[in-house]
Amino acid sequence: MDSTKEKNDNYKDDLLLRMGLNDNKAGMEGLDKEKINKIIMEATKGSRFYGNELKKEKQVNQRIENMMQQKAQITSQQLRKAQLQVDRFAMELEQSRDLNNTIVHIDMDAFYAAVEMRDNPELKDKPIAVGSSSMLSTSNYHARRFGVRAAMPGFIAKRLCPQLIIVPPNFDKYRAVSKEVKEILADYDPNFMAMSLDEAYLNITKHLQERQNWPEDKRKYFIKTGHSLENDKPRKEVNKLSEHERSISPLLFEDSPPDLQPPGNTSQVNVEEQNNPQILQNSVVFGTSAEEVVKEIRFRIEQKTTLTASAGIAPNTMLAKVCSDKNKPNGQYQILPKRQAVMDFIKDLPIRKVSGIGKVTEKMLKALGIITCTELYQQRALLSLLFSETSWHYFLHISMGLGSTHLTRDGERKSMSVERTFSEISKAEEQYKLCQELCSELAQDLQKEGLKGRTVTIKLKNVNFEVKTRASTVSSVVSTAEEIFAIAKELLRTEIDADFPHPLRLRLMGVRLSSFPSEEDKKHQQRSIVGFLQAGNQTLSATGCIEKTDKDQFLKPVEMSHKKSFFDKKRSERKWSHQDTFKCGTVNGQGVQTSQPFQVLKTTSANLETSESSSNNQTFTCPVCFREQGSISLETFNKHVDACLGGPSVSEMFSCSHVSSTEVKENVHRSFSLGEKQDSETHQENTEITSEDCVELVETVCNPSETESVDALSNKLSKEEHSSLPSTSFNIERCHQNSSCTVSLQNEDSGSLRRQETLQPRSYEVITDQVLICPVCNLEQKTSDLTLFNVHVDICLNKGIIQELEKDKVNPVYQPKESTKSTGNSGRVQKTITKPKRSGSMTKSSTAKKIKPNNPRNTLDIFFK
DNA sequence: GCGGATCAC
DNA sequence: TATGGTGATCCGC
Repeated sequence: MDSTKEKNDNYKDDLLLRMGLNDNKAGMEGLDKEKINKIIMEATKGSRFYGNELKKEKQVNQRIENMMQQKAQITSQQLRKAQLQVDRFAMELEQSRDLNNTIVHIDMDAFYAAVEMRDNPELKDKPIAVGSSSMLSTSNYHARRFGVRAAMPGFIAKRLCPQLIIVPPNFDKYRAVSKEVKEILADYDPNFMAMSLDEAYLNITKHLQERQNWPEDKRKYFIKTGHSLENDKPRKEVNKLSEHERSISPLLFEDSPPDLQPPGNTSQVNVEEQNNPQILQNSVVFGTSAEEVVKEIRFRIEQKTTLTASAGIAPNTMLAKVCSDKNKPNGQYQILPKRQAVMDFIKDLPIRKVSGIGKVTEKMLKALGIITCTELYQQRALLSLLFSETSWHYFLHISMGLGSTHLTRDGERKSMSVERTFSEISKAEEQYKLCQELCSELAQDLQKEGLKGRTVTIKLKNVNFEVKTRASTVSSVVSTAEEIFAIAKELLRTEIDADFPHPLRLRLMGVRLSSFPSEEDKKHQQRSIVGFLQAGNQTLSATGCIEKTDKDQFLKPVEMSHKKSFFDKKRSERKWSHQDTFKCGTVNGQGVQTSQPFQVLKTTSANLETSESSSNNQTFTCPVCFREQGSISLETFNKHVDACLGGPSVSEMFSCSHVSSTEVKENVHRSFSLGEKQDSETHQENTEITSEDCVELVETVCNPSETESVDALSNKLSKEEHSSLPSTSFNIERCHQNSSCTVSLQNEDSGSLRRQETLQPRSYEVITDQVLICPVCNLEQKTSDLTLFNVHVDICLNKGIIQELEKDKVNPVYQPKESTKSTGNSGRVQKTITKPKRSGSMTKSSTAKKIKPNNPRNTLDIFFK
């Protein structure tokens, strides 16, 4: 369907931001923009929703104000320097511009509404929308004349257009139609990328090559007559196809402006390639150009589904997406794969049209005088000083008409969530019950995909539309409703307690699970299990650890090849930082990834700088039977473990535990700080500069000496990047079962940071005759599920720690019940314990001191390959 | 790792 | 009467 984005704008932006970009030409039947806004405003003013919108708007305005202040402090010298750096980068980008791919973006027109109209002729001439009285998914073009858009609540739509028919959504049907469309798309690119039920990207480069040699027969399609095999209902419209191919699909867009699809001229470009499909008596032959291919695709979609699609053809995804919007509905547009064609297209393109530039970004950039891509390019130096590296790189790409030139397969899922809106719920019991239901739903969904994760997040929205999320990460993966609820419940409890005696007045609750083990993690785990069972001989290096003589050092990200995109780098860095934390578990003697528990003990104790007793006669707890082995030699202990291997209750051994260093910072984005002193330049005035100044600077050319300073700058930058990944070493001084564990975090930058925490080994499992007793609260646990039990202990422990912290005590959290056998497997360190935030109320809003750089969202991935 | 924001669909 | 659900990413802590 048409981009929700645009529809959102016309509704909300006009309402709140007065952008004045609504190009809605009022038809005789529809409403003009003023009337639409008036009605919307009347319906919305005074509502809690509107109040929250105003609040958010204020926050955005504050961000803009901060940004403008920061801009005012920029010296022309700084700007010049930035200009050099940015232009250097721009030059590299220009050199790597790739026009060799043909990317197509297919977008079904008003998809849900179109399906409903197709299947119910009664709706054909009427304004309709799909959704409910609270929210619309899409509307047909007829309804749009009245200002009825997607993401608009139905009750407001009804005020705009009282005749509006709101059809409840029928997703199964949409999925079925979507499948039909996708079958067609697969013929042109088996690896096409579906973005939703109604949108997809294709890379038809290969198809085009092959197609050049195709005989006419292979490009020939017979036109369906009214009595189709696939559709029961006769469609006289289809017959028109034989009269003129381009007049197809009046069904949906009987009301679309006639000039949108001038017969015989769907495309404004590459006229030289135009050879209209030859229309034979009952068939049509398509040519071999990209444009013809896309016509063929759209023709086949319409023949098969009686629905129309719009399409964009361009050398990259970003442009293709914009193109598909250009001749909507039921049209297509191509940007020829020539640099000049791209630049001409980009020139006056409003940045808001680009996927990833949303309402807020648009407003921030507008404050800098940037509306079109040309202006975005002209201000590139300024942007590099005001925004994060991620952001200004993204902006630069857009302003140069660059984007992803190939489609990547969907990566692994990162989270799964369930959330629900309801009429106010204020009673705690009801809230817990709801939470439990959500957890059950989530668990079911998780099970379908066989997912387990370590982070549970709850989301709460109060009746004033203020949203907050609270998360907790546990040491081993969870997946069942009970496990998730055990964690979610505590998060919810904290929030309820925080507002006591006032109830939480909720209108939405959600539960999300994330931190799924990556494929790599799973492999490690696999290996560990195999190694464990086979008593293999893997070394620590298998997990990526380098053994050093003095202290354990972690691998840093290797130098990334220049060819890798910025985002590849970021991804790699993230992976690495993840591995860092992952490795901590190993180094800390948890040994879950390594082959043999006894070997791990040996290795770690050798690496540890144990200040006290030698490792020869320590008290060990067998990781298999969990029994304390008293003060014996390592050799004896290992023999015991050998003997025990094959016994039960080892499953818990394989879960991943880790200690994360809060000291590890990931991203250094800014190329250099604004306050930084500039060295090389001489006698530069420090005057405030304006946008106009920037424009003038655009054309400055690097002289050799300046280039040198840029080099120095980039060197510095790369150093900064490295220092942003400090090697943090963990030095465990003492780590016995059943006792407190002193972890010393040493950071090269910050010197030595010492933290004393009471960490409990995991796999608590206090078993007395099949009854599990929590070592923290000492209460018998009803469950016999070990994971669930451990979740309970995690939570119990967390609570205990929090309470202790609040009381400012340093004592260990719990003393194990004397009667119970000791717990613990080989002193595994539990999760990092963090104190949950307790914000007083939801109305709290943090005032950003620094400019919050814009964050271009997830489509960056698509954008940059 | 957490929480707030932004964005897409 | 009344303004959604899911997933992802970024940024500053």
